[in-house]
Amino acid sequence: MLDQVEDGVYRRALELGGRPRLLEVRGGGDVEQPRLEVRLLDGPTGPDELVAAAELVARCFRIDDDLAPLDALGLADPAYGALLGRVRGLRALVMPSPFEALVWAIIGQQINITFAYKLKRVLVEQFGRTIEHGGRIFHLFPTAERLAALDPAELRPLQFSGQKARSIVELARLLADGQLDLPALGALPVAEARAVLIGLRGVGRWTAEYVLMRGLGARDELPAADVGLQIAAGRVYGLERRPTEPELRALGERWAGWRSYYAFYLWFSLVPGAGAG
DNA sequence: ATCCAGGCTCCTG
DNA sequence: CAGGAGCATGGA
Repeated sequence: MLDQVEDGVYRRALELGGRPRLLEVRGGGDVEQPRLEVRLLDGPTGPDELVAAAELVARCFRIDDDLAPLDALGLADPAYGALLGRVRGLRALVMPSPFEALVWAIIGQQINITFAYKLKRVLVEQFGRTIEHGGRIFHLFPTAERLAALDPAELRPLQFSGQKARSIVELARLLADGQLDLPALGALPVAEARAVLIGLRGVGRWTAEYVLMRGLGARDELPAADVGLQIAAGRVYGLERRPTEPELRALGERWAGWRSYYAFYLWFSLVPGAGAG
């Protein structure tokens, strides 16, 4: 599989310095002073690779975010603050590549999450490179080049809708051809990056917001059209019905500056066993 | 069968 | 710019 968490240890295969590597991250320290230990499991590690791995992990785990302001915000929003108390110290995780976030968002459009995971697994297992370690196979997420080489029709038997298949292949081609530089969007003002994303076929407001927060590390995105977020917010705030998109945006207003965390924790509250109630 | 799911595009007012 | 029709696909 793609991401593996076992006994609190996170492992994942990904491309580092142009080569497939198997990364391991262990948590340490405490909420006030978190510490992450990073290792590459599949062979010797040069200093450059170690630096690259550390930078990647720092970005994905947002270790530079100082979460202290969240506590104060939580006091001003008691219902949400209760959720915040259960997840204190958790960081709004960023995916290793914005391309993966983009494809994952498109997969997730208008289908239930269980089926979305199924589609992603199929994509990864069919088209991702693999690394073997410790008798196990680890898959990398497919590269844009690999997906660009597909005919959208090849995805149809894998249960992708025609529209998803077309969007994914088209976008992969834009990346592979160098017409779209997703990482570079991270350096633009968020409003500009959002405009670029929405201009892509198959990418609407929800997908753009998702990619900004989960792929590019934007800290203030709230994909308020998300049904899951609306359901979670309805529960957290004890509402009769789930909030509409504008209502959820209004709820998120006071979390300005931290709305990606706001969203991430709401999603997290839906995970079985995460104390969602 | 019916409704829904981590929406999008395109077309109207 | 806001709102809505139509669309696509499998799961419960």
